[in-house]
Amino acid sequence: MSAATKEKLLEGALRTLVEQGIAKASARTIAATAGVGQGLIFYHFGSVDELLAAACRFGAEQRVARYRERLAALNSLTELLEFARSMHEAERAAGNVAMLGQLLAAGQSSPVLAAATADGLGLWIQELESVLSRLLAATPLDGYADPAGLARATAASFIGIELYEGVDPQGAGSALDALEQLAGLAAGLEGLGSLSQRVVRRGLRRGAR
Amino acid sequence: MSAATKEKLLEGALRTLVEQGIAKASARTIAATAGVGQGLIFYHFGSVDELLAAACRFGAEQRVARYRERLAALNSLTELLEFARSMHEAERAAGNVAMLGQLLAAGQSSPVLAAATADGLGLWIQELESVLSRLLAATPLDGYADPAGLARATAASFIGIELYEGVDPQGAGSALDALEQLAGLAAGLEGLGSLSQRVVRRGLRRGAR
DNA sequence: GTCTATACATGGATAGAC
DNA sequence: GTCTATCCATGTATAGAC
Repeated sequence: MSAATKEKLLEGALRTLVEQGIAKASARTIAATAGVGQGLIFYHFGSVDELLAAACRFGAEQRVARYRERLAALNSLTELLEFARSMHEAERAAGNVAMLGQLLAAGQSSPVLAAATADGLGLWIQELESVLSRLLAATPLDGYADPAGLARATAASFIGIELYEGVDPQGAGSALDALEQLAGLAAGLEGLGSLSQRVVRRGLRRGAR
Repeated sequence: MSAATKEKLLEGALRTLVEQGIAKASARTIAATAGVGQGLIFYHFGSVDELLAAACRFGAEQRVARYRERLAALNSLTELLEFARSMHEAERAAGNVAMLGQLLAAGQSSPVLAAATADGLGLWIQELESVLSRLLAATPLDGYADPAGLARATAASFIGIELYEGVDPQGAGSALDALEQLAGLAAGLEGLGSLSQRVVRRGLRRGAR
């Protein structure tokens, strides 16, 4: 049956990307992982790139859906930071972040993969952006920080650090620690009194140019 | 002559990586770019991966050397920020950041490339770390922010954003803008009076856990 | 020691079988 | 409509020529 084969291929593509990387994600390897004939990729998806693109969108939607309601229920940057830590750890373990990194790199020279990766990343960014714009409003950063830009910077940075982890686990650990400290700084602003907040705002205006 | 061929191959590998990405960086393609026979890669470097590894170290050293003295001459975070902007723009245009991204992704499943990329990135990180630890000392972040971790986070984040730019130029632009605002915040702290600095320090201690 | 011609492996894609 | 057997391009690696 067609639908079953298509899904086997999507799962096979995801598993191959996560376990062996884009370099090994050939039609033959993916088909073997999926347990189907190699030619089926071209029948069902047209090309390897298009299968990978479909798998990217499929996988990202699957993963983001896991967190959507819980993100909407958060009430402070501190809570977000706490939640983000466990979320990142879970996605890292699932190999999802590294997979996006692989596709992102491949997307540099494949328009099909570029569009798919932008879409997949976009799902994460959308969630981040909406929770950030809701929560930043309660801090002195309101009106100063741009939630859309921050969401994109955060998503891209995590992917960069995750890729970095693959070549220097210890260095990546210290990078994540440093960012957590920085995020904790912003979260700490929530707890300041109104006088201190005013001082901070003045500092921000001066820092801006 | 041997040395000339080796250098042609190193340059050819760099050009291929920058212009066509890791996916096209095969022995045939690189050799064609370098204008030499394909088999020479294996004679001089043993394998394609080892050539790419050598090229990565070669290229990173070349690029970092350009900035070493100028970074050492900087005297404030504001100056650093200004300089970093032009430096990043120049490297971006040269394709160097994207190349590191390509190698970083490939390094996930190739120990040889992983080691080389870690080394290449390490050169940038080393420069960043030394200038950051020197300049952060003059701000309220002194003792709070970890220069080693920040340098690694910065380098990895820029690579992530650069890869992101390949699939969503506009989104990457807003991400960079947001980070510049954030960096400007830290730079602004330099100009605060001692009372305000004390308030900020108190906030930081509260934000830390 | 340096390089080229050639062998062998893997990958993408499709014509045609069911 | 679904799938398999087969073709051709591209890739790695080396035996042997110079």
